[in-house]
Amino acid sequence: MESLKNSGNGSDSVLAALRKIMRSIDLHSKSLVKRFGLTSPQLIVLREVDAHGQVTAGEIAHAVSLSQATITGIFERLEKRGLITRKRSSDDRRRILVQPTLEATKCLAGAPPLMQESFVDAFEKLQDWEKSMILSSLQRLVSLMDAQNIDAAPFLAAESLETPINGEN
Amino acid sequence: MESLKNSGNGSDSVLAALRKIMRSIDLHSKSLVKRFGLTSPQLIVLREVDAHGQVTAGEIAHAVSLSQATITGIFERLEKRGLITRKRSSDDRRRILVQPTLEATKCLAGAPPLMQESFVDAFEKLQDWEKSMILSSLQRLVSLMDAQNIDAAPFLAAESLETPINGEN
DNA sequence: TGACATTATTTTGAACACAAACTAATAAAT
DNA sequence: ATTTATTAGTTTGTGTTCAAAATAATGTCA
Repeated sequence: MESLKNSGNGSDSVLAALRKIMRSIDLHSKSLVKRFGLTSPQLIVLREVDAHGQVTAGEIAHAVSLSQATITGIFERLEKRGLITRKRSSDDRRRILVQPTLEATKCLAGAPPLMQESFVDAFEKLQDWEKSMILSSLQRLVSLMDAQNIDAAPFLAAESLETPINGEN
Repeated sequence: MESLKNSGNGSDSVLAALRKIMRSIDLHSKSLVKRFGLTSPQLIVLREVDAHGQVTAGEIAHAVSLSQATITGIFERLEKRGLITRKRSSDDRRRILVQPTLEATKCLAGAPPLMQESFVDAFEKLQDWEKSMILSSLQRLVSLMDAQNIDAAPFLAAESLETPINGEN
């Protein structure tokens, strides 16, 4: 009965739920680093590096939806742990090419999942319709939010006939 | 067609979507602090303080699903900006009572929404069924994740008869 | 060639978020 | 009454994340 507290269906409820979810994910990440030595973002980045073999920070940043500055920090820690090597590209000396070490491959082989195993299990056991409902809900949110970041572009042109876009934003 | 990339429906896709969503929310928070002076977490906490009038750090931590240490940091910044005051409780001198200042009420009155206005608008305009689908999907995820955080406790008591808990863990 | 712009990465500074260790005060137990 | 445990809050250390400024290399245009 408590779930009707805040006018129930608003975007505030969405935010509250999302914050709980992300907290849970963050807690798992922090437990990973103890049991396994790497946090989730580190693991995500390392996976991506391993999948591509030889990449630049910018490519990784784009692939995992993080800023370049963030990638730099993660690279630093991965390098310190001997999981990647960095060297300047010779044909464009602005670029830094990153490569996974042998350690990295070994490490990834025994890597735990990025979310609590019990969650993964539980999620996989859901009915197909529920899994797709959840996933499509999330992707709906992604598209609703992406809209503003990209925002300027396509739709607004059409809608602007009705809603004249007040500079602002 | 690209959406089938990663074995498609797994919890990895869920995580990827969630990370994009939270990034978007974080970016908004960072833009808030420039236009308005407070970040989302600060605003969330301040709202909660204002709603309760006189509260302790622990109560707020529980109400907004953050650790006490995090609340301490946020209180510090809110205090520095003159939005709350802290003083020891006289009947239990461990407690620190927090109160919103007059500034705070003024501030909250003109506070922007916690998510991009364009998102809020777009979300409110969705069909009712879609809003509830999204919200209930999120709450489903919350409950699936909560399960593990809670679960540890009750079992151990029973199991400890068989497994004498080796310090470790 | 020299001035300017663009691109790739790093550095800096701020905030958030946690656990673990710590301080201080209260409560319980011997 | 003294020890011990619990509770409330802070401090410390690590990691994530971003924007903005700083480096550095490449490209462009005059």
